Amino acid sequence: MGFNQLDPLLHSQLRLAVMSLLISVETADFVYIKEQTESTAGNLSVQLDKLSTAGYIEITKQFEGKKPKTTCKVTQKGVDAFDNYVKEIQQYLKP
Amino acid sequence: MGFNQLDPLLHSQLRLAVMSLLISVETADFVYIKEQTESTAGNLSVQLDKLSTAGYIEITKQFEGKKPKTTCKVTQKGVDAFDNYVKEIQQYLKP
DNA sequence: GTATTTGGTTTATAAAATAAACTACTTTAC
DNA sequence: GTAAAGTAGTTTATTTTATAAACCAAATAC
Repeated sequence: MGFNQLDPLLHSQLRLAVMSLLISVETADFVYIKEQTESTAGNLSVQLDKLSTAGYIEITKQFEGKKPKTTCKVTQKGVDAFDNYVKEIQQYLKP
Repeated sequence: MGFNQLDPLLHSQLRLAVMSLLISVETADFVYIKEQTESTAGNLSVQLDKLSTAGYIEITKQFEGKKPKTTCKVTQKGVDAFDNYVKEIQQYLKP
């Protein structure tokens, strides 16, 4: 047994939800992620930044007509980290 | 879909490890838990207190000969909370 | 005796998460 | 046209958590 270290970047409710969502939909914009995760804009902005800094997601900012549009996409590194996190936490869940 | 709230008391690496361990072994003392979870005594002391305050575990302090011995045992409430946590987080893991 | 180890607790510090406030526009209502 | 409200976020401040460091009391080793 022995509990291995859970990736602290993923062991956060909102960031995990974002990753889970992005893995299932490939790309999603800020507003959609905010709705699906029921988060506040401020919190989401901060957490997306962290995921982006870690290289787990890629953020693109463009203008859709006259409105800004922030689109997020999970990277291969993000997918790998997520897969690994799932394996790690499974150890905790079924002892 | 929709991500439901993860019990914040369990969504903590050390507290989750403690609960996972206690569920598998029924009762365990401080030193054993500390070894198995590879935690520091200070951190463990604090987290056991939180689990106890929440009613997820029961802590008994006796003397074993001349040394103090802190024994922990999971409660039914703790088992239920853990089961619920597992269900909740599974939603995040397989999207 | 004093130095170290055991079994912890308490307090202080660092890191996270969350909330509140703010920016920079755009749209709608008057 | 301009004031009010809405959209799409970011930045800063506050609260909560986690972790580390310091401490305490008793026992054992030297």
